[in-house]
Amino acid sequence: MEKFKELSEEKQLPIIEAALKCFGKHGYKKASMGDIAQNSGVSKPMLFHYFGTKRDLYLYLSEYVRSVMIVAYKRNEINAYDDLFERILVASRMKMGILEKYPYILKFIISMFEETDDAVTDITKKIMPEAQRFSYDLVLRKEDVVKFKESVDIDVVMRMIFLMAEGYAHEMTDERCDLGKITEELEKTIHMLKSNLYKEEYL
Amino acid sequence: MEKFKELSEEKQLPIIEAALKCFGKHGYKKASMGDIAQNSGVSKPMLFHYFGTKRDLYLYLSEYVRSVMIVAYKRNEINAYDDLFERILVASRMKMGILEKYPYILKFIISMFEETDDAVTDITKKIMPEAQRFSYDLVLRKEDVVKFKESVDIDVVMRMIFLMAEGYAHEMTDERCDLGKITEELEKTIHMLKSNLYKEEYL
DNA sequence: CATGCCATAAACCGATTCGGTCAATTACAT
DNA sequence: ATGTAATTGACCGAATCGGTTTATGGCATG
Repeated sequence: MEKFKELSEEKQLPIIEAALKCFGKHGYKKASMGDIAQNSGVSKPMLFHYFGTKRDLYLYLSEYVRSVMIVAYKRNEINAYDDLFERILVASRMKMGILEKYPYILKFIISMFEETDDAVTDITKKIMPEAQRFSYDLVLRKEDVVKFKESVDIDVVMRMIFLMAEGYAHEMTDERCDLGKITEELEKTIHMLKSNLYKEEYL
Repeated sequence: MEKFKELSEEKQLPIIEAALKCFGKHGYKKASMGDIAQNSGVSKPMLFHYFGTKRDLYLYLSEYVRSVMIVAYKRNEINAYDDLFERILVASRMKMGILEKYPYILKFIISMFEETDDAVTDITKKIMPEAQRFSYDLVLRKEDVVKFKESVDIDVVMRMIFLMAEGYAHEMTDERCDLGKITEELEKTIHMLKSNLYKEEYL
């Protein structure tokens, strides 16, 4: 791995992206080092030169995405916002920012949850708790509850928001998606929900 | 294929399900006939005895899911309902019914959209237009528009509903999901949206 | 220009897996 | 007992796998 870390970022990124893409798409076993090499523009021997084994590359990736997530969370301080919908917006924007740089990171993270290959279960199990936060980062608080209209079933709303987040997440794993358009849509949607479900005095 | 069609349904279904699962999960190229055989409880030579080649099996599956969809649509007459949310509910219930019998059919259909292997592009291209309907079946009509509150941006609502449908669809591709629970949730959600976004006189 | 060094990749390795076949066995109807 | 169809273990050559060997070319140093 040391050999790889000495590379410039513009040399590292294509390799990381290709690896995230292949592992994310096919899972550990069916992703091949040859595919990753070809997609990243380096030769297969170079991949092994940098990472040693396939497993070591997977391990490196898992630690890499972990650190990316941790850095993003530290910078955004999502918990500092005291309104539910604001937290949702900040978290969403944060994810968009990450996806602009690493389009395949989400697909890779999701694939780690579904990974069953014995050769890497120790790796996936270790980062799962932290990866969870990448999806569930906006717990409902007491002070949010009172803001909703009495007639609104808040559990249903939360579930709906979570589902939409998953829907967006799934769309964002598509390489052809327009992140700017998705961001704009999402902001409109959140605003619409807030203005229709909150009591008037909290708008 | 004739050999396979002579089998009883209880002998056919495990094979169809295993094939839908494998192709849906791994795509055409990385799905192997050995895996499919093992998952379906028959031997590999039997698979080739029934279907001839891997491609023929894939072709058979594509036609099979097509006919399943067509039959379901004919029976449900979704377009006969004149309220948007009613159409959504009927379409959702229809999908649930199909998924109870074919848990992997949705994942397979989605995978056909993402299929890139040259060996089967002719097959996927052919059924794509019809498969589209499986997702987009509830166009907004003029008579729906007037029912919403003036303040509601209907495009945003439609987009939200579609996203949620995708979120549910993604959840339903998970073999561990509880279809009954999802159905119940979905009905609650639709009801909540309707009662908060429609004008009072249309409730 | 000679030399040593290091990044790079073509070609290759044995092992495994692939799609597909065949010979032999089983189950069963007559 | 016998013929027939269903079924499969064992096998095929080809492809692909993770990983390595070896040869190449650039490049700094003298």
